Amino acid sequence: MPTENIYNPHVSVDCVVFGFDGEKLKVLLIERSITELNELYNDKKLPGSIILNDEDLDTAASRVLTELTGLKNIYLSQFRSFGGPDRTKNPRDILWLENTTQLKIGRIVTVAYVALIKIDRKIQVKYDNTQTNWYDLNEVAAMNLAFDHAEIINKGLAYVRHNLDIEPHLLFELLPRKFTISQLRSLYDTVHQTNSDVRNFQKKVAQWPYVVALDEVEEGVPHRAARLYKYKK
Amino acid sequence: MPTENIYNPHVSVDCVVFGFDGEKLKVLLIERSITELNELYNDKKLPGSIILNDEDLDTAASRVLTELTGLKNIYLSQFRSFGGPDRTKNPRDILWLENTTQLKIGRIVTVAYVALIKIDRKIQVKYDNTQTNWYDLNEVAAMNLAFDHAEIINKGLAYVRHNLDIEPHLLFELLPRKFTISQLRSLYDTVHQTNSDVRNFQKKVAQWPYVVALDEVEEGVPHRAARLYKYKK
DNA sequence: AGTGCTTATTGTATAATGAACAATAATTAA
DNA sequence: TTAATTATTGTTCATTATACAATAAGCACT
Repeated sequence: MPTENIYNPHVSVDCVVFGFDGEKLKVLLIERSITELNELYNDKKLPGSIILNDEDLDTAASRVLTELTGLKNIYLSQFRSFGGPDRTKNPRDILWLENTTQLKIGRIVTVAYVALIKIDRKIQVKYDNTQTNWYDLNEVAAMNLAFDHAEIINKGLAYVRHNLDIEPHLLFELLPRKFTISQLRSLYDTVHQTNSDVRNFQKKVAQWPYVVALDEVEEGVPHRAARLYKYKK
Repeated sequence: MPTENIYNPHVSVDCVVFGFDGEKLKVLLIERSITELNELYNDKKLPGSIILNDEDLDTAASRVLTELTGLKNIYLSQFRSFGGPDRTKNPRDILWLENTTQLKIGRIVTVAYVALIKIDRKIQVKYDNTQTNWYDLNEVAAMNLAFDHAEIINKGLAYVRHNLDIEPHLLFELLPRKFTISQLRSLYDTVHQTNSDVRNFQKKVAQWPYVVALDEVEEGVPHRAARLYKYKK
């Protein structure tokens, strides 16, 4: 596993991975188990890693995501670094770090990224037999997370809200390849924290040239089926 | 000066300090002199510093600014980190780092901040007898800057443009306490890269409750004097 | 005092955009 | 056939953005 020569134990990357289940935004967390004073603790953390010595920050974030999910070409954007000297002061966190890295750890500055993925893509958990799961954001607010990961998630959420606001193209990173206008509106309203009028929303979308109608409708619904659309270019 | 115990030589902060001279955005750079093979080189760099071991990132950025300008309560916002393994590969940069810090330097990840200051505030150059000066952004494009500071300035400029766009309050960080609508419009247009209509701009500003007219006009101009305004709240 | 130069100040008409609002169509299940 | 559910579509009104130029004020010079 890690050695001093390969890893830089002063800087890490963490990814706040968002998905959308049709109703709510969800975030991907991984299980963490720590044996402390013969007691087993379980909590959750963000996917992340200290960086390799010869690795760019963006590359490190991509690596973490690929290792975790098996996916490539994911939307990934650096949004903030966290470096308070207290963020690696919790004894449980120190214990876990030194166990998993086999390195002596002092302070770590972490560079945080936001990732957006289509929640219907199947995630291969192939790394380190870590358990990864989607969680509702309000569940997360009540959880005990490692390090300052709760704060990182909040800042990441604010960043994503703001960015999806000014760049509608990013919405489609969170939708399946074929989607209905209802799904799009639901996502839009979730992100913007609004409640759009159905007719006005249709008009808005009609002016987005990158949303194109398909000759298909959704299947398996117990009522009139909605037309499917795709994102183009 | 710096010792291994006080400084963390793996992480630094750099500040892109913007000012507005009435026509153009300017950026604050400090002189750097390096003696290399008995030749004296001069170039410029951003104000920055490696962080202290017990110092938060935001605190480090404030410290750098205060040391450099003598000013406190400056608008300061982290916008991005830069950590490519090549950014500390230039021999001249390594030489300078090791001379000024007395530390063995490997890779440094830098956390970049943007600062906005009123260009009419007098800057006390009191630190390390470094020479600091304002430079036009197009001058800067043609300069040879230390490390990846040219890239950092470009990214910082994009960030500032974007943020002044959505948060008009920040404009007033760059204007003198008393300003004319012309000055405000000139800044606005510089930032937005537009050319606003004079009448429409007056109407827009009239709807900003935080721009209040004073009972004064500007002085010393060889034509009709414009009314002065201030930013409130 | 008067003229010319320079910049400041102000309004109106039109176009574009955003917001409010409900009836009908399609499909499934009973 | 009927009931239940969701999909689809237009019009009116209010708000906001854009285009456009004539007059006022102050200074410098003669």
